[in-house]
Parts: sequence; structure tokens; C-alpha cells
Amino acid sequence: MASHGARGRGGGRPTLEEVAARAGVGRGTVSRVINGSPRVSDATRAAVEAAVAELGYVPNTAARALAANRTDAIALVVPEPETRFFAEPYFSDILRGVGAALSDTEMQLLLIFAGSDRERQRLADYLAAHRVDGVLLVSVHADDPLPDMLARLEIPAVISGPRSAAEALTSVDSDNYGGARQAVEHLVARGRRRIAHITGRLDVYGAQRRVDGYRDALRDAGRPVDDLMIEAGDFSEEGGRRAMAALLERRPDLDAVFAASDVTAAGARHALREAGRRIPEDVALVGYDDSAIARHMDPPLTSVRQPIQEMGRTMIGLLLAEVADRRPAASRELDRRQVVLATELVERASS
Amino acid sequence: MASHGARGRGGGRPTLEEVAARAGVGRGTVSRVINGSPRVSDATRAAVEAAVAELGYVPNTAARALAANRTDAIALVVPEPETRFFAEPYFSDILRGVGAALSDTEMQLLLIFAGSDRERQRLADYLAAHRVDGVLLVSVHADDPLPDMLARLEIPAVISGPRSAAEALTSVDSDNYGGARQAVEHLVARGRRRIAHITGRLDVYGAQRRVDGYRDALRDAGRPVDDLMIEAGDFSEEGGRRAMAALLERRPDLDAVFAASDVTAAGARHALREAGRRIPEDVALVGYDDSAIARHMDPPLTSVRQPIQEMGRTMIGLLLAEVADRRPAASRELDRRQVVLATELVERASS
DNA sequence: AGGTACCGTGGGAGCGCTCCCACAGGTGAT
DNA sequence: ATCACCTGTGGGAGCGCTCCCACGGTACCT
Repeated sequence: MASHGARGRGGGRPTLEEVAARAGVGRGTVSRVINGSPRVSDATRAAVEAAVAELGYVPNTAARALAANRTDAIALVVPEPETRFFAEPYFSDILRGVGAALSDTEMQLLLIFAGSDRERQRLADYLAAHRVDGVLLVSVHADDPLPDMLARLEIPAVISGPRSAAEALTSVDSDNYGGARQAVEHLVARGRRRIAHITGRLDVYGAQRRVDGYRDALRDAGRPVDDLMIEAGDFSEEGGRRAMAALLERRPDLDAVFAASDVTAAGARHALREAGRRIPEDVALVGYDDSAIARHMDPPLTSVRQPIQEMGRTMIGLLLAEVADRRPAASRELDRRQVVLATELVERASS
Repeated sequence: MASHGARGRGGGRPTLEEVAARAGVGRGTVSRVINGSPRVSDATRAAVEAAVAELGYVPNTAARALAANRTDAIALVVPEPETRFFAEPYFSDILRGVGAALSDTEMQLLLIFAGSDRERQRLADYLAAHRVDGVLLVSVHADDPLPDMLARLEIPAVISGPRSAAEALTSVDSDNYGGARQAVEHLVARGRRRIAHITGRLDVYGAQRRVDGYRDALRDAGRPVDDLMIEAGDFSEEGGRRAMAALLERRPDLDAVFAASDVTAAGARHALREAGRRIPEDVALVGYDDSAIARHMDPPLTSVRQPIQEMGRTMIGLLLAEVADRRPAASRELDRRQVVLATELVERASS
């Protein structure tokens, strides 16, 4: 008859112990094989692997997590409402890059939205329960408390765009400043004289850097920088449309626009069309991200490409390193890393 | 000096035992309070809650999962490549519905793509390790082996569109047949005489049902059903464009099109424009899903709305019931449920 | 020969919970 | 007074793993 502890696992999954018995070895040895330890003889390893295959053994994640104090999962946290996540190709590109980088790992990726207060509370609980080994943070605004919370909980984290030049967290970013310069230098080289800029959300550090790049590139080309040629957007299509309309009103003589994202450029394009301006004949247009939108726009949009796949890989690499190397936070201070990856201008018909 | 078992948890998280000590009660009592058991006196409960608050206690998920044999997580499995997931609003709507339904639960939602063989293998491993308590399956094709795998592993599952009329899994669906009828009846009522249909992927049961609804509605209106007026699409924009071009070639006299999705309708719209047909003057267009695309199309698209939020809620409800009620699969056979929710036609300028 | 070193291995202890049995004390029927 | 039966509570056992100590065996030194 059934022993006390059998509970509901009728004929259930085999355990380490059973594999060990089958292979005629001890529990520890099976554990070593499962975890790829080198300290096992080839013969023993083969015997264990055979037993694993015969029994269809799969390690119990919960038991492993409890004993080893790790979860083998990391979270990709998007501090935005889901709608923005789906509307902006940047996020799905990042997701794809991260997913690809993770596919040859045992790690599981969780996608967590933290747009509303309610979602943020859930996230806080989730992190407090240490249900992930590490966190990937994308698109964080300047005053977001999330990074500090992560630091307090001592959860390894990597941020995809630093909050400022003094970002404390390990960060990976593309060269926003350089990318903006490329865009403006390109427009200058094309003979454009009056180049406007529609910014992203200025509480995002990367958007500020793009403004800096825009200014410096103009100045270095010996052009005056006119603040009336700069209008704030918010990375959205509607924001781009609005900003473009404002610019046209203020500076009807502009002949080029550098938009802080492709989606913004799409909005600007609408406003330009409505105003009867032709692209690129009357006004040249350059975007940022080189997303699918840029390729499918009419006309196809010149855009600054960020190496998103590589950013994903790099973020995962840094994060896994931090997770693996769990020294006390203090001793880790020294090797904080701020990785910046180069951008590339993709020229198309819009400029 | 540190005791043996202290390991790396320097000053770490409080445990049940510590909360119990603080509150002056036993371990079991704290567990009861945490899990909301009614068999605790009010005074004791208050004392425990105070201790929990003071210590900032958060239960260890891994320990709970190990002891109770559950994970408090369910997976939303999308057997499609990520690109399609992002391209089709249907998925993000479902995700939102499910997320909302889950937000007042302790359950964690995992989003898992299983488009490539590699991803499918990962998913299989994941499920074999029982890392989730249940699975939500969306958009499953007729010959997909996933549902059978879930049955074999005895993992509770709910499918969002049944694979056939004889679906073995609990399923939730909108009334594809009725929705298609609504669309066609609307076009008939508007006086359209030659109504074409661009189907979805015909290995998706719901797409077949829409074809059935289209045919029956025409027949019941006393109209002939002409197979040349039906062209297969695949739910994609490009598929819609192609199908529309084919239809125009075969049946230049058509005056209305019912497309199996909004995205398909968007493709059809392009083809119609290219052919110089005006919408709705020359050709009326009706889509399916009532997604954001429908609202933003030019002209705004008449579309069949599925109650996606409600579908999400219903799916979660059924799934959680199955998870909670873990009787042997055999005795559950009887109360398999196939829920079908009503659709609603949203009329806009395209028809 | 004895010593030292290392390898591969077995298995005890422990991770932090849940489950459940046992038990004290109260209540009401007999 | 006795018995039966509740309610609330404490704590042992166990979930399936990882970690680490200890041990026998072989290899190489002195």
C-alpha cells in the first residue's frame, strides 16, 4: 500500500534518487552529470546518461531553485503600458535580440509590463520574492525608482539606456550622440541648409543625447543652431505629427528634418504631406531605429540603425556575468560597465 | 561565526520559522495565515500579520512550489513566430485580456513563442519540467501536436480556438460562424450584390467556420454562392493584397468583400486602391477583429468585433478551475467545456 | 615502504515551505 | 460526571534537489 509521502504523484516523474539507483551510482554523481561537472569518469557519465534517457528524467526546477537559491529565469521589464510596447518596434526588436541571445541558455525569459501603478506594485512584489535571478530594464525614465529598488534588493540588473551620464547600473546603449551626428552630417552633405529636429521624450537620456549630437554636428559644420528648429516630441506618431506642424508654422523655410525615431518620422511625414511638402524634394526626412516602418514607408526612410541584436546579446552577457558572479555588491562597484555600441546610417529615398 | 547552513544568504530574507518565532506561534499557524485559511483565530491572525509586516516577510516561491507541487504560473503559448505575434493585433488583444483577468490573481503569466522547431523543443522541455500549472493555447493549427503533448503530460490547458468541432481540450472561441453571417447579412442589407470573401488560413478551424458562415448567409439570402468569389488568404496583409488582386482579376464586377481579418482587409484595401476602386462607393469592405487597424484605416473599416477581453477572462476562469480541481484526467472527461461567445458588427465608413 | 596528493564517488544535511496528525481545551449531549 | 465532538494550534515528515565533507583508490614522490 501507498507510503505516507506518496501524495498525489501517481506514477509521477522520476527523481534524482531513482536515476541514481537505476544507474547504480550515488545521488551526488547523478547531480554532477546533470550539471555538467567535469569531475565524473566517462564510464559513469555514460551510465547515468543512459538511465536519464530510459527514465525520461527531467530535473525538478522547484527543488533545484530551493536548494541552489536561484531560479534560472530573468525578467525583461518594460516600464510602459502594453500598448506602447506593441506600437513601438524598438521594444519588439529588443525582445527578439534578447530572446535570440538566450536561446542557447537554460535561462527562461519573462516579459513584465510595469506601466500602471498596479502593475508596478505587482512587479515590486515579484522582485521582492526573488522570482528571477536578474532583470533587464528597457526605456527607463530619468526619475524612475525601479533601478534603486533593484539595487536595494540586490538583484543583478542591466539597463538598456542609462538614465544619465552617471548611471549606477551596468548599462548597454547605442551611441545616441554619434547616431544623431551621422544623421545631421548626412543631411548637411546632401546640401540641406535648414535642418530641424523633432526630439524624443526628453526625460529619456538617449533622447537628450540625440539633441546634443544634432547641435554639435550643426555647429561643427559651421551652421547656426536655431532653437526654433527644435521641437519636442515623445517618440509617438501623434507627437511627431504635432511637432512637425509646429515646426512648419514657425519655420516654413525648413528643408530637412531629423526625427528621434522612425515612428516620430512617420508622424512628421503625415504633417508634411498635409502641408503639401514633397519628400525628399522639398523636405528631406531622417528617422532613428531603422525599424520595419522605415523600410515600408513611402518613400522609404533614411534612418539611423542601432545594432539591436547585438545590444540584446551584450545585455544578456553582462547580466549573466553578474548573476554568476554573486560577490557582495560592494566589491563589484569597481567594474561597473557602460557599453556603448556604434550606430550606422542606412540611406534610403527620403533624404 | 557562521553556522554551517548559512551559505550565501547574508542577512537574507526572513523565513516562515522566523515569522512564527516573532509572532509567538507555530510554523503551521503562520502558513495558515499566509494562505488565508479560515481556521485561525482573529487574535492570532493579527499577531502573525504584524510579524509579517515588521519582518517584511515574503514567501519563498521555490519552497512553496516544491512542497505543494505547484508553480503559480501559467503560460500563454503562441505557436507562431514572434513577428506574426507583433504584426497581428489579435494576439496583443488576447494578451491584454488575459493579463487583465490575471491581475487580481497570484498567478504569473509567461509568454512563450513556439514558432520555430527550436522554440518548440524548448517549450517541450519546459512543459516536461512542469514549470507551469496550466497552459493557454492560442491560434493552433489543425495538425498541431501541442495539445496532445499537453494531454500526455496531464497539464491543464485551454485552447482559444478549437482545432475542430471535435476538440478534446476545453476551448473558448468567439462565434466565427455567426460573426461571418453578420458581416455578410450587413453587406446584403446594404444592397451589395456580388460579395466576395478572402479567407484566413484554412488550417485554422475558425477560418473555416467563417467561410461556412459566409456561404450560409448568402444562401439564406437567396444568393448564389460562387466559388470564384472565394479566395484563400492567410490572415496577413500581403495575403490579403494577393487574394484581392486575384479576385479582381477573376471577378472584376464584385462590389463587396468580406475579409477574414482586419489585417487581411488592409491588404485588400491596397489592392483595391491600386485597381482604382473606391471604398465604399465601388466596393464595400468588411473586416474581422475590430482591432486598432480597423479604427485607423482610411476609410474606417466596418469589422466584426470579438469580445476579446471576455474571452481572456473566460479562458483564465476555465483554466484556473482545471488547475484547482486536479482530479485524475479520466473523471474529468465529462465536463469538458466548449464556450462560444457572441460577436458584434461594428459599422464604419467602409461599407 | 611510507607519505602526500589528488581523483571520483557516496551520502548526510539542509534549503523553506505544505500537509497532516496529534493534542489541548472548550462545548454540549447524555 | 462521562463521552463525543468540535476548533485552534504545534510541529514532524517530507518535497527533490545542491552542497560539501569524508572516504577508498590510484599515482607519484621521497
